[in-house]
Amino acid sequence: MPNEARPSTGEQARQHALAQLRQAILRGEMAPAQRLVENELAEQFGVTRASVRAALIELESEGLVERIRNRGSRVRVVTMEEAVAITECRMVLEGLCAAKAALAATDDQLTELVEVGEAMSKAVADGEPVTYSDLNHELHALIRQFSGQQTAVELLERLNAQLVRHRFQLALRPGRPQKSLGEHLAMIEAITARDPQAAETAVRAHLAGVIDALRE
Amino acid sequence: MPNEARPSTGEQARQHALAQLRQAILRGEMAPAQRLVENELAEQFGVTRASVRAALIELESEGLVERIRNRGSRVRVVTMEEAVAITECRMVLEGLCAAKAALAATDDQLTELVEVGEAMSKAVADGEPVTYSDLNHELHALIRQFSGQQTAVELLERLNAQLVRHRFQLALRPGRPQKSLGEHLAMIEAITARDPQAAETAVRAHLAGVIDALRE
DNA sequence: GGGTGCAGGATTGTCAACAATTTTGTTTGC
DNA sequence: GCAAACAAAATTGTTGACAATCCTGCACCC
Repeated sequence: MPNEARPSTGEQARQHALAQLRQAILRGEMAPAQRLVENELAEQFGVTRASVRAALIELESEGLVERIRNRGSRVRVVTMEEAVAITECRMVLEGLCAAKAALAATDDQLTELVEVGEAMSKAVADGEPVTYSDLNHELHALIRQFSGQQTAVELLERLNAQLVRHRFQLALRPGRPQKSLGEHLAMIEAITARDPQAAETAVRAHLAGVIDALRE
Repeated sequence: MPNEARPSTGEQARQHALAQLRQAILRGEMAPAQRLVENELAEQFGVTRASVRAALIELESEGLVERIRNRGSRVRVVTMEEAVAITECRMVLEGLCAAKAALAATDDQLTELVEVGEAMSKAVADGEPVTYSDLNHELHALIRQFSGQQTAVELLERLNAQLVRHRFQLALRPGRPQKSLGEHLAMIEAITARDPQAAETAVRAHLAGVIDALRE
């Protein structure tokens, strides 16, 4: 029970609580719609309620928790419709990033993309969906990073955080990696060809496919 | 000096402070890069420091203020490059909204768009840039609203809040209304034609124009 | 003369106690 | 047996004080 890992030293209490709570939610250790009582969290993390409070306010505006006046906080449940709406936003924003990455990436960075693509092909051939899922995230993260579009990157990271639960569900579906591999390779090819138009189209096609899969 | 307008009654202190501070920043009453000392704000708004603190944390994640550990808060200055990046994100997100609005809007709502378009034409003809600017915001807000894309709406409102200063600058530039009027009318026409593809293209063309204007 | 170390002041970060609000369980009346 | 009112418990919102941290200016030493 004493999970107060490191009340440690100079580590600012609020940041500590924030990081702990965010990780716990992202790892799915908090059941969906679970009540988050400030006192309990404070004791659990070894910080005071004020720090927990500050962390909750921050997580609220990240869309990870829901706070109702005088009623408390709970982890936000993302419905299927919301997941679709979020992915639609991802679609256009990642499209933008891909188009910019096609123009702005260095040759070394393009090589990196190709390597990830090869690793993805291998993961599918070997039937390793978990490895493939990790590479999937890595690929999207690299494209974001190479775009140099800081605003879009921040928005996308916020959106992605809200999707953890749905994403896990999707990654382990049989046949899904085979389908998305081609889309991913098309994205990589368009970017390495330095064709922003094609890159945006490829990314949007891919995420349109994800939306279809989400809807089942 | 006693600006403590309404310490009023049940109005929760934090929300009060938050609303006051946000308005003050959006109205430009706070100089760019001005230091925001928690004690001063608390006294000015008639609330306690804790409430101001909570409000500042929230405004930070909205991108309106900047907070540095143990160093305090200041209103965030949006550079020209950032304004361009933000507008690029607006471009793709509003494109998405326009496409969805073209499909989802009711006939009454389409009529509303046409009326705003006529008012804009009149404002330009009469040489009233302020009226035109207001109608401009109204048009964009209506399109967002009609899309039914809640996630995109929230992201866009957050982004727009960061641009207040730059927007004012842009609206009063001579010749600007004449140029953007055509783009706006094209957006309205595409949406009323219920053509999502054309609507997205028109919105993106318009905001690409805004980006060019931002760069001067 | 310039850089370094050291108080002094100011500001943020943290804490524990208090007040206000909501929810829940119980009781009472019909 | 059911509904409404009431009371008690739990939880959040707020307050003021205290501790930690950082910048400023100045003296001091190299």
